[in-house]
Amino acid sequence: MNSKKVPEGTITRLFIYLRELTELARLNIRTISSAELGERTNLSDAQVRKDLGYFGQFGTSGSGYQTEELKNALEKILGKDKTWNVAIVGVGHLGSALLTYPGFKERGLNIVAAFDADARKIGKQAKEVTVQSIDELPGTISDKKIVIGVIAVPAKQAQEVADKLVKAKVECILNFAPTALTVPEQVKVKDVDLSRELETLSYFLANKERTRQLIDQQTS
Amino acid sequence: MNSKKVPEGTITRLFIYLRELTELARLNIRTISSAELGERTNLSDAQVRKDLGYFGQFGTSGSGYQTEELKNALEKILGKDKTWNVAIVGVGHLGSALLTYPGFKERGLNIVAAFDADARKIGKQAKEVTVQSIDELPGTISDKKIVIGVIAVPAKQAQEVADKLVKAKVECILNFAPTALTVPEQVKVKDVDLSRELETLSYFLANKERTRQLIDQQTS
DNA sequence: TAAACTTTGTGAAAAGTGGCACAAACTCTG
DNA sequence: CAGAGTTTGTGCCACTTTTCACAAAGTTTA
Repeated sequence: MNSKKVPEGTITRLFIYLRELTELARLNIRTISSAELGERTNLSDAQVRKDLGYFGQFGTSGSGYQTEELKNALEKILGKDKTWNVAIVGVGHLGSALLTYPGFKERGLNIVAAFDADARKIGKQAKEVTVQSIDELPGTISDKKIVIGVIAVPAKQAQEVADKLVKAKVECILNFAPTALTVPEQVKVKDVDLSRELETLSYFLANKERTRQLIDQQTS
Repeated sequence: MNSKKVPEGTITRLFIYLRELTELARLNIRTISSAELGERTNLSDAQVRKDLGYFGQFGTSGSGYQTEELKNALEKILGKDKTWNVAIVGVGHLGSALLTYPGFKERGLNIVAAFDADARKIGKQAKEVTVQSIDELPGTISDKKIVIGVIAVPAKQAQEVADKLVKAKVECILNFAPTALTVPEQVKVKDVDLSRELETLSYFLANKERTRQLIDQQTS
């Protein structure tokens, strides 16, 4: 166990290991080696061991890792035992889709509020929440102990919404707007930008002769 | 111009520069320096120059870059002048949303086919395409010259669909299923996994005391 | 129990990526 | 046209992340 900075890639991969371990546990496979876990996740054995190494020693030389034990350890490390409240800002095309996306709840993220600036949308019932005016954002964030704000508004309004969320003291922002946000450094911003992924594909296709071996498949 | 591997981050940023250059051209601004372009995109001047340096020499010492010229060059590099045909496999919640997402067409990616294994969905009209049986996949991929396959099926079926797409000779796969795909290395896989992003947030919140300074905000 | 085998955990090397800094190239000014 | 000013392109350095490689620890076999 070392206490150095944990790379973001490591966190991403721990979730991948956890998924695989859950499957292995279901199949009643009791132990697994880093080599085998790597094989199943398209990662190297060394990578698996190094990633786990940031958090402790979980394996046994000669036999590998106890599936169930490692799974439990990862769940704890990754905060799978906790839940957080989420607010979605912007109830357009994307915002609506997010409100019905079951993946939030599955990961302990409860959507407990939705906001929109458009008066026609206010009061609408979307799944379990009622769309509120954006003016009510500060009060609701505080009252409902919301720690994650999801930005699903057009790029032009994204910074403004981010400022409101920061002022209301959310701890994380999940940004779906294709724009770079400026926030204080204690607030974690996670950008999700499908258009960026599509653009990368477009580049790859346009340059595939040239880059075929150069740009390699990446995990994220 | 060096012929080394181009970092994926560079590609992402080139699209950002292109967006800015398009705006600058619209405003009739003829030239721009790396410093100014960096300022407008929240990046350093050195970064701008280094990124462009992977593809050639576009600037003039003392005056900077010709807006229009650089814009055209980037469009060519990034394949903005070309279009590709796309098939979506899996017309559930996510697949349907993707079918109506305008971002594909905006980036030169035309969705020309959709497949689903569920007989009840086959024949349904979704925007401009009709949902076909998955058995028709090989023929349609070939007939319609489809080069990108989008996987929007549950994780369990994802590998099977990937195999079909590879066999049908697509060049890229955009994978929305939260699972690692195994494909021949000439096929480019781009994983898009919202759950992974949510999980990272969840980890951040679970460990924020410990990690506050350790994990830094990242651009992607 | 001892030898052969397997597998971990981790320093050390390698690779990848961004920033600095400066010579060279160009522009501007008087 | 010469000197001052501006800006590029890139070698080099610092930092982060991945891979290598191997001693140490455990397991299996006979």
